[in-house]
Amino acid sequence: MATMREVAGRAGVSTATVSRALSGNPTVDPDLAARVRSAAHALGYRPNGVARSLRRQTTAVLALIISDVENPFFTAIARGVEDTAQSAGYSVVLCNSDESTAKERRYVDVLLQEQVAGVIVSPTSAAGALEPLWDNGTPVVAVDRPLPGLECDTVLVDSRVAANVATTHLAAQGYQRIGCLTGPVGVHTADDRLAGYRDALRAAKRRSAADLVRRAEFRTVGAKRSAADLFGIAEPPDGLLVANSTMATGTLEAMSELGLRAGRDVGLVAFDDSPWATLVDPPLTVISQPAYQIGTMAAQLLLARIGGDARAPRTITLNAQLVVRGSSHR
Amino acid sequence: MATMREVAGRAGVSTATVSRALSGNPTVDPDLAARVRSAAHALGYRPNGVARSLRRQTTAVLALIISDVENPFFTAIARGVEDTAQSAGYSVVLCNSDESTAKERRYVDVLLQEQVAGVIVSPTSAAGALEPLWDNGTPVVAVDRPLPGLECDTVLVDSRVAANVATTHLAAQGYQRIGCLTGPVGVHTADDRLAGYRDALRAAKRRSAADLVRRAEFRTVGAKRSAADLFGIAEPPDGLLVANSTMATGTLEAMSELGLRAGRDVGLVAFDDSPWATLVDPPLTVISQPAYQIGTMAAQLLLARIGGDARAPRTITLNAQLVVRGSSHR
DNA sequence: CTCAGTTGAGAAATCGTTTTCCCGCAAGTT
DNA sequence: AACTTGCGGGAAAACGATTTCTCAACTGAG
Repeated sequence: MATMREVAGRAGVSTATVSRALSGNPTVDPDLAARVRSAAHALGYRPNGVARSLRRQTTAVLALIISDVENPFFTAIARGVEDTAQSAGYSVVLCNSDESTAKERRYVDVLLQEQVAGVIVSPTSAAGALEPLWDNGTPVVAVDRPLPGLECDTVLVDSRVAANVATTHLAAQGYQRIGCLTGPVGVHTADDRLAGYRDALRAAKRRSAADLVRRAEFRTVGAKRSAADLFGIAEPPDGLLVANSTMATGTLEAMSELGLRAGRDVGLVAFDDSPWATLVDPPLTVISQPAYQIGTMAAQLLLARIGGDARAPRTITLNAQLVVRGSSHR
Repeated sequence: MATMREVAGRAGVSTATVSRALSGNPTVDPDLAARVRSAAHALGYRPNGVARSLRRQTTAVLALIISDVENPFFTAIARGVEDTAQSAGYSVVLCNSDESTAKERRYVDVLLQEQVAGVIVSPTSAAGALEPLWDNGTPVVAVDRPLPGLECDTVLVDSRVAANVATTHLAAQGYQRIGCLTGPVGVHTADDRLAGYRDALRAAKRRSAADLVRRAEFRTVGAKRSAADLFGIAEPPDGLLVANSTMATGTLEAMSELGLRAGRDVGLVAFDDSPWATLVDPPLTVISQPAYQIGTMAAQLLLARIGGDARAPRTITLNAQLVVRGSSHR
């Protein structure tokens, strides 16, 4: 790999001039600059980003820590982040914390060592693992879930309201015993969606039966078990709010095994729209979250911070949208 | 951020000793080492990875360039790569080339600048955009698709055989006019799957009607259009091989709009298993590819190269598996 | 008691840029 | 003619670690 010295030698100038010429500094004579450029080209010179980062004390890399790479909601966020970062000249490192605080901590360590310019994170739980970023002054933007202790820019979706709307919709469709299948205790979106569900039942003057609520990992298998369990109780629910799309597949699997039909037997609404939601029979009513937009907004906020924006942290709350399809009416 | 100098100052030693102590070099006195460690801890010292990389002339970062972040097949690969890299102390940068050679080229540039230790790539087309990696001596492993011109480690799935098996299965189920919906010309997997389809028809002594083959982007919308088109011709197919899961959703959408039922009206087999494949009615017969394993194998090959393995490049071909469900029989 | 051999640790070079500082030269001013 | 100004570009410092030299001190053998 050709270094700057070699380019300088070939062009008969100092490395300082090479640096200036290649970075388009106007104080360098056009002829000289051309000579430098052609020398660089001839040698196939490519600046060493590591050396540059060391000197500049910053890198053109953003990090995105998500809790599940295989969840389409998060990959859609990733795409939003990437597109925005890309067009600002930044690249994106994607890290998969797998909902594990230990992994999150490890990644934070790596990211600090690599001196990334900023971090977007969907926090696993408490802010503990992220402290070091704050200590270091690295800008952080939280997405999907707030970061309780720390003050930082945050991009959320109003899950609680959305869950409320969805539950109210189910009640309005005549479903009597509406249940809720949500994520683990402590995962903010899981708690939030449960809260919205309860808000709706309270508003509808319905008894919020504790035995109609189940919690599981945000994954297919656990959700399937919990759903089967829920449908097996003495007075099973005839309506169900499911907290994300991977859990929805688990729920549908359980229902199919039990011979329950969505809509007719159980009114069903799930968070997150998926390409397959219209393919199942009946099509699935969903709460569609603007995932891509979450990504772009988060990236914009982060880039602003990196650019020196020192205003008070902002929290942006986007709205989810109830998309009514066949699974939520008889 | 505390630097090594500060740690050295606090411990009353030189930076050289700090470096040695922290890297576990046995030539440093245990007491001293302990003193250094406690000084480092007290200052919250964290080595500067950029400086380290500059000096060591290598980084502990692998890159993975995939052609579609939102395709579950590729995210499953990503997970395999990540898990393997992680446990070897490497982190992974995920880049999304979006099937665009230009984007691929840009990423290669960034990765060279950042001096990543190695690259795993699902190449978009010709090897052109990847040349610079070779020039630089960066180890490369190709996944999913071979890299025609260049010699490098490769992890593939035998798509052609799998397509053949699937098509033969459709023929055996009594479907007469079997079509194929595949990806763009030049994308190796698309061509390969088409070739396998043709192999099967030839072996079954069937006429391989050119008008039963359609090509589209590996995406939902294009596939939907092509499928609708295909079902609209004078003598439409009664069987169809679809080249990936995003195209399968498009196909199913088109079929549902046309009132066609899988299995009964059209025998259907698609590449890639998805969590929703069992939820549609009838459940979708698929060719399941070992995506996670592709990722782990690729990462292992790459890590071996980084470790100095100089043997001749290997090509590993994994097998896909036909999972017969309801969509491929009457 | 001396000298070779070992061990531990500091000084300084190094990685490849960017950036600061400074100097020489030419043009403009009085 | 002497004196500022301004501009272009070179020399060298800096970034923060690792690693090579190098050397002092100590050990043990003869």
